[in-house]
Amino acid sequence: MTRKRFDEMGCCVASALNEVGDWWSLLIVKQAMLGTRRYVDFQNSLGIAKNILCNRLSRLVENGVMVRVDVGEHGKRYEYRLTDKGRDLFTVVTALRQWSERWNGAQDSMQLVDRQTGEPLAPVTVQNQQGQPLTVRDVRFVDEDGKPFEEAGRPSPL
Amino acid sequence: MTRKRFDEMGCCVASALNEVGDWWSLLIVKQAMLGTRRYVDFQNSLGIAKNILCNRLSRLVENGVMVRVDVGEHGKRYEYRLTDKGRDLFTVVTALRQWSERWNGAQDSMQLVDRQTGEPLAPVTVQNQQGQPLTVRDVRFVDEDGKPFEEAGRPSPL
DNA sequence: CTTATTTGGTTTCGTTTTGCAACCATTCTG
DNA sequence: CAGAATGGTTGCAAAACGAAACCAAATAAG
Repeated sequence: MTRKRFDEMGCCVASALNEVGDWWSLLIVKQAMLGTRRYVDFQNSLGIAKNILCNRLSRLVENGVMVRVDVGEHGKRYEYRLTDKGRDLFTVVTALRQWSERWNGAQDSMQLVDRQTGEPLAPVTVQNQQGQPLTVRDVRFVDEDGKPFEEAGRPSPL
Repeated sequence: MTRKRFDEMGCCVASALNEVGDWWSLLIVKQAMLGTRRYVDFQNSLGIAKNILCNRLSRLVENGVMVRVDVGEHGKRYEYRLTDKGRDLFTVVTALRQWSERWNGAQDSMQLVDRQTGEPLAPVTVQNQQGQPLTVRDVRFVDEDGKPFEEAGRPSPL
């Protein structure tokens, strides 16, 4: 009775969640985006148990989201840094942050601004090739053949 | 020894994860975006245990992400539908899907296209007010006062 | 140089969560 | 009416989690 395997569901959302879908991983990534690199700093800023932190950092490294780099003279002093793959989660984290701000109110003492202009960011949206924003009702799920996807004979009205 | 409370961390990413951050919730939302509405259909399409599904649906309803609506003649036949708040997670789910496709390869039999044109979607990006894409290096985290945020005296070089 | 502290872990143990299967009460279907 | 489907709940075993203790190497303090 292991935990359900998400990587074998043939759904890329599921396999993404398999890598960063537990309670802590995305928070660690978010913290890393704030500049945190050291084991102890993650522990203090997140208030996570040490064994869990170890486990999560290992898994993030395994999955290529972070790297562990030696920074001590004779080893035994490390930093955990985001890889390109990890930095690419910026979109996900930002979308999640904005969603929470929109629906739960901004309980956050922190804000994200454009480094150049100092202006707040635009809301993250899904767009078509022309740059027009799309909602979930504006899209269709299709097979690789282009045939519309039918979930259990349901015409997906939402 | 309850699970760590994410809603009291003063971070909106944390409180978002508190609502939809466990292994199953986002997958249920994603499935709902495909058109699934019924308890049994969620169960069959996701292969989730019934008690877990019950628990997750209840929590999603509690948090205003989904609603349970009566569709039977005399009750006892329900549908779970996304609310506006739930549909607004489309950005997050799509960003996650695209991230997984980019870095793990498309192991998915399904594709998202613009309902109007049939074209695939543009990659979800974080943008500034002018619509220019921003990476995590192009932004700054600031206090409500506008002062740059310093994590444990670290100048956030990434 | 010697001691204390920091860092990055691992181990132990009790609690919580998860997954599976069995069970149950309505409600549709044949 | 009989049988299946729907939407649950309960009980149990396995796994994951959280807190604290413990540990070894590296660094900092005196």
